[in-house]
Amino acid sequence: MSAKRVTIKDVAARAGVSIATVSNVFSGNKPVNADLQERVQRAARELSYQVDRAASQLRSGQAKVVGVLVPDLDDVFFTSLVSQLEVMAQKDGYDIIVASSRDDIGLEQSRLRTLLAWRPSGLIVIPCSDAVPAGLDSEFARLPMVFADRVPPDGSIVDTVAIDNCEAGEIAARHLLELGHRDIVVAASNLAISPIRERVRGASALIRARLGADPTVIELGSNAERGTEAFVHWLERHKRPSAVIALTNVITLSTLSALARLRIDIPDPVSVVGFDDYPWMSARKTGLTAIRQPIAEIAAAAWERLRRRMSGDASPPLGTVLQTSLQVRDSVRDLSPAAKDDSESLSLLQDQETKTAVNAIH
Amino acid sequence: MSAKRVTIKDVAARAGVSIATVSNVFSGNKPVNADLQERVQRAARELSYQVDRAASQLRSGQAKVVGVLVPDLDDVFFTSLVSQLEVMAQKDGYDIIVASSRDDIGLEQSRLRTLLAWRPSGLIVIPCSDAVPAGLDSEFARLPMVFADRVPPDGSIVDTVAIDNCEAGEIAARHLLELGHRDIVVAASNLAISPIRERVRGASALIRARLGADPTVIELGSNAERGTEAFVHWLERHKRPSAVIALTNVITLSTLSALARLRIDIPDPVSVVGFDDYPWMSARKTGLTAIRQPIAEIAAAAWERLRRRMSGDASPPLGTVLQTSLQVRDSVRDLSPAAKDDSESLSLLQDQETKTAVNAIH
DNA sequence: AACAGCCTGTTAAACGTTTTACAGTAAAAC
DNA sequence: GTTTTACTGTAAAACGTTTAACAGGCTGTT
Repeated sequence: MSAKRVTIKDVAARAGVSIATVSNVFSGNKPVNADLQERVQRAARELSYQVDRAASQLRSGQAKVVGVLVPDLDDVFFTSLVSQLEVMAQKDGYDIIVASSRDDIGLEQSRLRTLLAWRPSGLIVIPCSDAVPAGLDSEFARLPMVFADRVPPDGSIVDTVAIDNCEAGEIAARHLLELGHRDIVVAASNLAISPIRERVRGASALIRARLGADPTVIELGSNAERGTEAFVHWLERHKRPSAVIALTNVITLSTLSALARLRIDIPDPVSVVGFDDYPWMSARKTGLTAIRQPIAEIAAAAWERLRRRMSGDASPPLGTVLQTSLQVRDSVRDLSPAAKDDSESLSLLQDQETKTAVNAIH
Repeated sequence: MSAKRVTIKDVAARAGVSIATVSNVFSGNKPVNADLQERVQRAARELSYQVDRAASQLRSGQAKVVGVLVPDLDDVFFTSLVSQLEVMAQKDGYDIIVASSRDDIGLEQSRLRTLLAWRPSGLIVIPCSDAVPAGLDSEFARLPMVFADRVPPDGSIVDTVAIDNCEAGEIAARHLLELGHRDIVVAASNLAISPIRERVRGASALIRARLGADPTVIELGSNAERGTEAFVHWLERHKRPSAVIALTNVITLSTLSALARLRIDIPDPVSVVGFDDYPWMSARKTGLTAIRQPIAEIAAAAWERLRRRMSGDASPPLGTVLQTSLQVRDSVRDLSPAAKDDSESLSLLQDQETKTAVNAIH
């Protein structure tokens, strides 16, 4: 009847050992005899005992929790990351606490404070700006921590994991240039975010080198709906570009929505290179050509770094940089002289052979 | 130098009060004088004190954590839910810890155990089967808990929040029937999941009533890629239906991918009614007509129920049922005699006026 | 004037672990 | 045969809070 908690004491009593022994059986901090171990395990099972994390953590200072702070839990990119991290954390016996900063510096700081209150054994942070969140600097020394995705362009005093953003922009631009595109718009989310700036830089540098002029860069924000409005608005009062590079999965969505709203077809008259690779991108008549981020590897690298740090590695901070790749589908029109003759039939027929052939290249 | 933790004692000493007073200032459990309060706050700020959740929880038994267990962190539906819950939890001062059962009963049980080890003040569970996860039954009495989305069809002994799945299926079927469709395929994820069975039941019942025969029901699983393969395979060896009802956002993806792969256009020759409403569904030339689940309301209702329970409400369990609605876009072809004459132009032109008019009806 | 009741603050005892220091025993070394 | 050494297990002291019990100073009632 009484909802009395079953504690380590009850188990010890039932198994006829001291509580320290029970503790040792569960924490594995000290070896204990096989048969005693068995007796304790059985007693625990019979009472359906569960160690209390709060007590355990209070005494040991060790938490077996890692905090994960992301800018937006509605963005698939971040939730995919969280999903992968959850798997790996679970495998290593950690639980994760997620918090979203909703791209707000103030909120970021407050969420960070609550994460720290858990005394986690580690932190994985995707900052919402270039600035290292205040209040974290004092923790660098003691708390294992890795910054992912949005990392400062120059060296950092913590471990970082990110893709080569500059190259990503370059890859997109190169693809378009090679297919003969001249009038390219780069659609960014927010230029205050350094990886976005890098992607722009990569694309711009290549375009400037080849064409002698910078591409138009527009900023659409991090919200799909508002981005759509913004881009519709932009399209209505500017000359129609021949191609758009979308630098984010959300921006890709905004771009496509705006084009759909205005009944502008893809890839003719407007080609699109998207960002990230999600199932919806190929669930369409005109599959989307996009820059693919290796999400699983990003997550794995981040976790691996953190794991190392949590088990005492004190080597100097490491900046891991991963490569992106181009996933070619059908959203970019070939304007090059060689393809001139069948450019029209291509855009109408979506020739299957061509498609699979191009896919194979990747 | 020393990384000594600053505790409640340090704050008390600096403010010249007892530790109990400091505790009261932070927990708000007992009123304390305004000026004293101010003094304590300042001292805490100066030392950058943070209450230790482990200690606090150990003593009070209260955790200010709620565990959230979902079947799949790669499914937008669930992550949207988590996202909303995180906002509301944060507002009420709770942290959430997420765990994914990856649609595996065994894993579900083990994840549940680790959630329980936190002694959370509440649990929000989206079970991966109809069966109430074992080990949870003993907790019903003491632990506030709400089941969401996947709830047993009959009454439950815990609070539940779900949509009217049967009606959802019915709405989709009615829409297709009214537009003259006769040859309808219902694409389900997994018939072992009761809400899915309900959706099928709703659609089937109506179709049988109107047409005298049950629709074909196919099962594509919960993974987008494998579902695509399965549906391609199916389409290749069956007569092409005039419409498909996809009963899940993932199934919607599979359906569209398969159709795209086979170069079958939407809505002519095959119409599609999807499930859920996400940005990518309107980011296409042919916007997707879909059954919209009120995700925000589901999350809000679940949180509200849990909040009530956590503050002591002991009334009998409540089953909240929310309504779905039809978001009409352009993925269903009008085959009714009235629309006969312009059915062709519609499918080619995607007349903007028609589209917005229909949207307004919703 | 005395006493009950209310505020506000303090002291000290929990909460359920982990861990340090120690004790006892058996095996190994002298 | 005594002393080390190694190995297991135990007793008891933390860990940083919350909270029950209490104490003293007011106010207001008798």
